[in-house]
Amino acid sequence: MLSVTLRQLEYAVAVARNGGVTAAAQALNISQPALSVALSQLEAQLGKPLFLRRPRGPAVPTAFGRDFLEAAETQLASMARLMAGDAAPAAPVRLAVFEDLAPVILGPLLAALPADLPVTPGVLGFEAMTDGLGRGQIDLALTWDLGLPLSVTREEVARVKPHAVMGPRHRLALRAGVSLAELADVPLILADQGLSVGHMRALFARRGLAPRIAHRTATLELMRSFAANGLGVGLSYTAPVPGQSYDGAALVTRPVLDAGAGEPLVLAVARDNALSPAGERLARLIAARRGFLPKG
Amino acid sequence: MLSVTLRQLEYAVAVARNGGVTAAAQALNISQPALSVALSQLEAQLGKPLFLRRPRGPAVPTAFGRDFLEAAETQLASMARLMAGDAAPAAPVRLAVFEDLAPVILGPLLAALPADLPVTPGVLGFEAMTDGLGRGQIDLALTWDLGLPLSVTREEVARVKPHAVMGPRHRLALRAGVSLAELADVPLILADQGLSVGHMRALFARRGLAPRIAHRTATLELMRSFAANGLGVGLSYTAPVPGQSYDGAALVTRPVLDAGAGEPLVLAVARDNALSPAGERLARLIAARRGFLPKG
DNA sequence: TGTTCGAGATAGATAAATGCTATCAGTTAC
DNA sequence: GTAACTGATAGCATTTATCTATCTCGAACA
Repeated sequence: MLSVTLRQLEYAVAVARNGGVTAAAQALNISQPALSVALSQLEAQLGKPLFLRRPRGPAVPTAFGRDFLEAAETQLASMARLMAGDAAPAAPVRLAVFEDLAPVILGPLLAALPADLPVTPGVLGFEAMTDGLGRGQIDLALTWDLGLPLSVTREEVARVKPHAVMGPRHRLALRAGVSLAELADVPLILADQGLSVGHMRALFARRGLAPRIAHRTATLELMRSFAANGLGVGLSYTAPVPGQSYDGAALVTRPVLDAGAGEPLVLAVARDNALSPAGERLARLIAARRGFLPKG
Repeated sequence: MLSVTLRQLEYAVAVARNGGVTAAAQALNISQPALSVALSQLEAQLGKPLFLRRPRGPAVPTAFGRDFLEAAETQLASMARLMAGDAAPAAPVRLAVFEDLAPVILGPLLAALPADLPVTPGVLGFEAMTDGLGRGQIDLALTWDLGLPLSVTREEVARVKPHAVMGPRHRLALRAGVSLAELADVPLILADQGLSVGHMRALFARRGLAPRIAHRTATLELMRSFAANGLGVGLSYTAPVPGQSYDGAALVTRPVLDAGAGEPLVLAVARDNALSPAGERLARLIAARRGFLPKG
């Protein structure tokens, strides 16, 4: 248990700086006795005098005092830095990414981070994510805004459109984009991964459309394989990049153009959590969307 | 002006360590409200919460809190070190050596110092030395104890015998040592450098002897030259090493054997000065007399 | 050699802080 | 729903810091 106070150190340094107790007291806007007593207490705790009190001349630090005062000044400076908020040791920011988004987002995101911004990424399910946010195990979460509790604040970082996935010879593949109305006319393939089937269905229902769900697949990759093989048109928020499915068949993706069909991608923070400087920096970087997020 | 207190930091660190306000209060032997209030004040000053207060579970630091607490702990540790007396920045020890002693002592002394003991040597006259000690401009002084004021403490480091200096064919040169009584019978050569002529005369007077001072020289080297050329026997505390004088004539030195003729060489410190750790170390080294002092 | 002057130390009073007891409020666990 | 526990709040007591007034002690000056 330390018995010294920062005030005592400040006073002692002021005495050295001002060359005397009286002058220092004036500079500090306190009375001379207050400073005299404080200095005496500090010296008593140290067991050695810090200054040679010589009438007339300036108060000269003792040999011990010179070392001590220099160190004290350094201490005070770093203490001031600490209180100013820029604590030197930057613990890694713990960033959670919703598991369905992670394969698309996390790689480019981590690759784009500056070297001096340590991040511990985690890929979590929705429940684990909200739980971790509440428990303070996660600093930032990047996810769809699906039923996040009120105790977390959200900032929309991007709005991601759903994409239709199909073989290159599908008739809708000729178009630059498709509409929900057009999709309602074709057999759809939905994956149980990612945003729920119910979510997709609601998208159509808001426009009075009734989609025909021909297949429900367990994984997104299976959905892409089905679509590539002409079993219907896949629908997905993630994986908008064309190419081919795992079985080698070619695939194209076409954005759904309907206004309001975009799903907001949010950066979530627990409301009563306070981000570290590094955390704030990461949040700003993500909000600035430096190319690692899927294009809306 | 810092408004944070070390106590607040200690409390905050304790909360983190003990996983909660109540547990930390017990560990610190203070009441829970006292700790709660102190923590709130600290958080108010920071403008951000340090902990997520979640009932039941352990108090988890916020992301900001993690960085802050780690830095605070580091700060507290170095503050404790500061108060323990081992301040890191070791200012050079300012060592003054009496000007007549310096040519004999200072070189070997500095050469024998360890590399991590910074010393700023100064060669001063007696008055400048006592003055500097009093003003705190000098930490340690190595000198004869000739009228040092009461305000300096002295520690005898060595007792240096006077030496007779003569040519190798002088009859006293046959002896291993000489006595003051013998010296009283031969023409003496005294230098105005070093201990005063009055001091030498007093040495004889205490034994009821009246020395015959044939020559007084301005410098020690001139005295050695006179002695080498047979003009008398030199008497000196310093330069006991034989060899030859500047003019090339051979010289021998013979110690004065009389008990009580030794002159104490003292290490002086201003009484109200406090040595730095480095200063203490230098003082111990000098007191241990590691070969850089003239043999008694 | 006394006198004056100024810097720091001391004493007593007052204000501010720190801490304690008692109590309240909000959650979790049963 | 209730018990149990954690942290927050309120009011009071104690300690600590600071103030004004005064004292002491050297040094500078005549």
